[in-house]
Amino acid sequence: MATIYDVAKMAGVSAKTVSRVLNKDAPVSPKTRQAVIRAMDTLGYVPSYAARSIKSQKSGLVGLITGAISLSTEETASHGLPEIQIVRSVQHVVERSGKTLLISDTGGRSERVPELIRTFREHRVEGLVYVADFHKRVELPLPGKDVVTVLVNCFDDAGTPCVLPDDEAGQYALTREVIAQGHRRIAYITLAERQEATKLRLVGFHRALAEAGIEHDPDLIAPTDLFGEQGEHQLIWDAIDRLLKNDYPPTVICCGNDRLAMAVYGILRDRGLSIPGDMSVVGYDDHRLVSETLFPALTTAELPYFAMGGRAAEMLLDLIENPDADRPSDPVLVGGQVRVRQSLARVASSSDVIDITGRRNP
Amino acid sequence: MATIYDVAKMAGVSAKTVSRVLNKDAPVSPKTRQAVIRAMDTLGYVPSYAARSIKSQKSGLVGLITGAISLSTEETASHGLPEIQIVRSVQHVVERSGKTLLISDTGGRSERVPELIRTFREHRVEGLVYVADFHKRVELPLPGKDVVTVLVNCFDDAGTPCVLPDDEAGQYALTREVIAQGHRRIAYITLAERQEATKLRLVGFHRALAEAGIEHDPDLIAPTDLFGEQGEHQLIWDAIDRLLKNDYPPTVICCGNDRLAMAVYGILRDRGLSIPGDMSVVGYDDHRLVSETLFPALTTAELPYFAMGGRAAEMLLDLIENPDADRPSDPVLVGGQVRVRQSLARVASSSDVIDITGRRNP
DNA sequence: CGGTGTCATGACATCGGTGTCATAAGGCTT
DNA sequence: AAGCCTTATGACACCGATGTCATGACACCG
Repeated sequence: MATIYDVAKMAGVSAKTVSRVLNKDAPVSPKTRQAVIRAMDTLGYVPSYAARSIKSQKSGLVGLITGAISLSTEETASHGLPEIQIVRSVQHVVERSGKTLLISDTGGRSERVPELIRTFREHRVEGLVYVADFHKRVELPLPGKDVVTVLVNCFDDAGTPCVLPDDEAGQYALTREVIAQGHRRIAYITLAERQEATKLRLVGFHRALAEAGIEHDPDLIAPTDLFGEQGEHQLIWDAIDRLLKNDYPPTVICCGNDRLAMAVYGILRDRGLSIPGDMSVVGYDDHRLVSETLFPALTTAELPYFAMGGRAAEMLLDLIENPDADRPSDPVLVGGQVRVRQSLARVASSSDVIDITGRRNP
Repeated sequence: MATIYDVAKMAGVSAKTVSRVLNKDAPVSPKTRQAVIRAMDTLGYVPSYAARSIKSQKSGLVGLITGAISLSTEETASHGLPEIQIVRSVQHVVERSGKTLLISDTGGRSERVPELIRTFREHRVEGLVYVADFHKRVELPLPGKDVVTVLVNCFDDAGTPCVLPDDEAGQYALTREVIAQGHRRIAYITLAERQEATKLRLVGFHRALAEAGIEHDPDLIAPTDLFGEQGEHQLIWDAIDRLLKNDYPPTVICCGNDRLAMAVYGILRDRGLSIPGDMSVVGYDDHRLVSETLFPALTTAELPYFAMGGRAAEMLLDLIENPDADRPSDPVLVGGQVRVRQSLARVASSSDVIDITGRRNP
C-alpha cells in the first residue's frame, strides 16, 4: 500500500506538503495541490490511521461489548431480543462523530470480558460501551480511568453511568391504555420476578390500577419463569388455565413480553377463544417482527432500544470530550411509546355497570 | 497511557528488552524478566497496536459491512431477519484467529458503502466481508486487490468468492418431510418471485413433488409480495381464502418464511381452523424466536446463517494467508437442517386411498 | 593466559504520519 | 535598491513499537 512518501516522490514535493494537502492545515499553491491530488489518485493512496494515531495520541476508536455480559454465572438463554438495535444505534452515532466502533461479542462466555478489554486497550479505545441483553444488574471488570465507560440496559453498584429503559413508566402507560378501553379484570403473566424489568413493570402496573380505582387481585397475576427451555408452553398453558377458571375471568391478558404474547395467542385459540373478541392480549417490547406480524397485530409498549443506544453513545462521546465534567450519578431513563394495535378490544360498559354495583370489583 | 519506554525506565532496562519480554523472541534472564513484568503490572502497560502495526505492516483487522448493501435502489424493508447470526459467527471466527473485526452498518443507505470502504482502508484491513440481509445479487464497489473480499448471503457478477444458503436443497428436504407425513395436497405461499431464494426454493419444492409422483397444481401456489408494508395481512388473507376455496383444498400450507407462517397461524384460526388438526403449517428460516415460540411450534427448514458466517470467515482468513491460491469460482453452498415440530401433522391415509383412485391428485 | 563462543542486553534506525522551525522566493514599502 | 513581510515549502525530530547489529560479561577451550 502506498505511503505518503510515495505520493510525495511522484508529485515531486516533500511528504510534509502532501500532509498539508490532506489536512488543509496550511496554504498550498494550487499547482502543487493539483499535482499531489493527481499522485494520490494514481497510487490509490489512503492515509494510515495507525501512523496518525501514534503521533496524535488519539485512536478515534470506541469499543462495544455485547452478549450476555454478566459475570455471575446466570442462565441467560436470551431469546433473540433485538438488543442488536442498541448496537446499531450506538454504531450510527459513533460513526457520525467520525470515530470508529470496535464491536466484540462474548458469545455468552462472560469470562472472556477481561480479554476483550485488553484487546480494546491495545487498540487504545477512547471509550467503552457495555450492552446487556436485558435490563439487569451487572458486575464488570472496568478498563481503567483512561477509558470512560457507559452501560446500556444494565447498571452496576459502582455508579458507572448507565442508560436504562423506563420499565415502570412504560407498563404504567400501557396499562392506562388498557383501562381506557374499558377493561377492569386485567390479568398479567409476568416474566421471572428476579428480573429487574419485571419488578419495575409490576410497580407501573399497580400504579395504573390504583389510579383507576381498580383493586389489586393477586389471582390475576401469574408469574412465569421462562428461559426458553423445553416445556415452557406447558407453563404458559397452566397459567392461562388458572386465569380462565377464575370466577371473574379477565377480559385482557397482559404479557411480560411479545414473545410470551405470541405463545398466548396460540394457546388461547387452541382453547377456542378468539382474539380480541373473547380475550384481548397485550405484550411488551414492540418487537416489530412479532408485534406487527401477529394476526391480529399486537398492542404493546416499545422497549426503546434504538433511542437508548443513541443516548448512550452521545453520553460517551461527551464524556470523551469532557472527561472532567461531573458525570450524572443517576441512571438515565429512556421512555418508549405505547403501540395500540388490533389485539386490544374495547369492552362493553357492562363491566362498568357491574363496577358501580361494586360486585365485580370487590 | 504508559509506553514501552516508561516500563523500560521503571525496570531499569532498555525498551528493546521490554519488547523481548513481551514477544518472547529472544532470551531474557529470569531476574530481568521479573523486573519488567512487575513494571508492566504497576503501570498497567498494554502495548499499542497502532505502533506495532506500522512497523509490522500488518493491521490484524478485518472489516465487515452489513445492512442492505445492494447499490441498486431497491426496497429492502428487511423485517429483522437474523442476519445478525452471520455477523456473530464471523466475529467469533475472526476473533479466535487473533484478529479484530471492524463492523460497519450502512443503515440501509447503500450509497455510504464507498465511504465505509475508505475508512476500512485507512485502518488497513486485511480482508472484507459483505453480509446481505437476504439471498440476493449485488453490485458492489470492491476495495481493491490488496483487500481480499468474501460475500455472504449474496453474490455478484464479478465472481467474488461467496457463501450462500442452499435454498433449493433446503426446500426439497422440507417438502420431502411434508410428503412423508402423508400430505398430497400441498400449498405454498411464496415470497416475492424476484427473490433469489424464492426461485431456488420453488425448484426444490417441485423436485420433491415430482419425485413423489405428485402432479403440480398451480392453484396451490400463491405468490405474495410482502415487504412489511401496511395491508400485508390482507394479502395473506386473500391468498389463504383462495387456497381454502379450492375444490380439493390443501392439508398443509408451506410458507415462504417463518414470519409469514406466524401471520398464517392467526388467519387460519380466525377462520376457525385448528393447527395442525385442520391444517398443517410449515415455514422456512428456523427463526428460533418464532418457530419455537409459536403454539404449536413450527416445522421449518433452517437457514444456516451461523454456519455460513463461520464458513465465510474461514475462507477469508485462508485467502489472507494465501492470497495467491486460486480462489473457488463457484459459490459455496451451505445446507441447513429440517426442524420437525408440532405444526406438521400426519394425515390419515384417506388421501392415500383417494390417491390410488386418482381422483384427488389429478 | 589469550582466543573464541554464547548469552544478555543496548544503541540506533525504521515504519508512516504530523508538529516545529528554518528558509527561499517574491512582492511591497520607503 | 535595500529592507521587510508574506507565502510556500522542506528538513528534521518525534510518536511507540520492533528489526539489525554491536557490545560487554562470562564460561570454556587448548
